Amino acid sequence: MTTTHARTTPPMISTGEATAILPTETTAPIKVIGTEAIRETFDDLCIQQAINSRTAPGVTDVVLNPDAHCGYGAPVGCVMVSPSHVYPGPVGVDIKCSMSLLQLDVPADVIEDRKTRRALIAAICKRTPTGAGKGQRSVPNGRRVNRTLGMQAVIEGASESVCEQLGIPSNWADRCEDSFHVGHDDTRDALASRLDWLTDQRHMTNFSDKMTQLGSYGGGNHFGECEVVEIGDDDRSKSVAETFGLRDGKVAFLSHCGSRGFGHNLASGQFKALQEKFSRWNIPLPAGDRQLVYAPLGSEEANHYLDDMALGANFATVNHLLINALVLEAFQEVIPGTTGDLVYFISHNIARKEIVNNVPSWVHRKGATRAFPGGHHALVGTPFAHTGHPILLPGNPRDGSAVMVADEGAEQSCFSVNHGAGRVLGRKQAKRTLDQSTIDSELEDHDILSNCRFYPKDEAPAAYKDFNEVLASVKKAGLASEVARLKARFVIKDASKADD
DNA sequence: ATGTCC
Repeated sequence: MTTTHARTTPPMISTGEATAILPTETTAPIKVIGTEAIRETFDDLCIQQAINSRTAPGVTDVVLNPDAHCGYGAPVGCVMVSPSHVYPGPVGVDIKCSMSLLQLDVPADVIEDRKTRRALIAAICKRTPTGAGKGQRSVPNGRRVNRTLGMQAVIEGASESVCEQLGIPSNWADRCEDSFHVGHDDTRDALASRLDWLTDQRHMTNFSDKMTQLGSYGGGNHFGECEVVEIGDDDRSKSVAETFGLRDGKVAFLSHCGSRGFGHNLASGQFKALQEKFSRWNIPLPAGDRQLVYAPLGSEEANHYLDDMALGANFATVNHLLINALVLEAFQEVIPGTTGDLVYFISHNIARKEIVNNVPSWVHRKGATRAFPGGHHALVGTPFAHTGHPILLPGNPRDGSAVMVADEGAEQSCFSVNHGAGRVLGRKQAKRTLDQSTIDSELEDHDILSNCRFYPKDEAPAAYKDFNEVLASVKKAGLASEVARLKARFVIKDASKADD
């Protein structure tokens, strides 16, 4: 269901970060994707952030997705389009936070045994650590990611050389939304010189060491999850699933992570630098919100941001592919002879250069997933030219996650859908109100194992919106169709703060 | 999201 949101009597809000009085007439409506039940989940600050984003300089389109909630400047769960400006805040602190899905040839009954699943959890955790500050442990072929290889990875992304050195199958690069990112001038040289400068500037902050965190999950909402694939009964789902490489009734592995401390350092450095310049040069902040600082394309500031975003994006890309290679290796250790292939790797925190309404623009997806349907010009030459690419949407362990494919209607949302269920309880609120034993026994009832002794309360299914209602919003709006559901069998998350 | 303020 789509509606347009155009407030005539906007609220005044104070967030501590921003105080904004909105103009009484917004310049153009914000497209809102959501059923009535979903629209009730948007709180005032979330709507306010969407309006702030819409009225910010150079912005031509804003879409609010059903999973939207408060973010940094712009809501998490929105799309913001500009042909003339880049906005670091609405890309976010975790540059190129993404989803990836690895399809294995293991039938579901092979992992029915809890001991096998426990062994898989141990084998995966041994290779791909979770938690803040935790770096990579080991890589295939016994090679470690040293600083030199880390630098090559963030400059080149998933190049043939980087993949070869890390034991990443070379054909996986074809299964990426973008397997590498280049600098503001479309060259790698720009990234190399920017990295030199950053390394020199930030040598006191262990900046270079963060590159060795390739192959790790981190914390928060990041996770690895073992799934059983359930392909939809209809002919289209079966046919699209075949193109995607999905295998009904077999095991798959879904991962959610981003650019770790490396991307965080780049993003927060940009926020700080731009906020200082706005202040020094007395430039008005969009809606008075310093989280919405921007840089006009062509400026030195925009060039630096685009270079930093590309470096962070390359980290996230190699990070995901390495994790998938390590997970495959773990499966092979526990279940000898296992084979697997990447289904897709797709981001939900990135700005991409795309054509919107015939205008080349930067499409900022902040907690939003690209959704190009079959026949889209940008998919020509990819395995998904005729079907549209896989859309990977994490839901929750109880209700499952989803693989979708875009429909023609996706054009109305700037070729974007949601990025998951979306938070409905804040972390503090979830920790205060949810009951630990209820969360753990619910997972136990579904026979879902975890590396956590106690599942983090602020990550419990109840802390998120109703995933089926979120998906219904996307389907009813004609944006995308469900191809398969992924049912969790075990979850790997950062357990270090679970008992807060 | 993040060695959760270098």
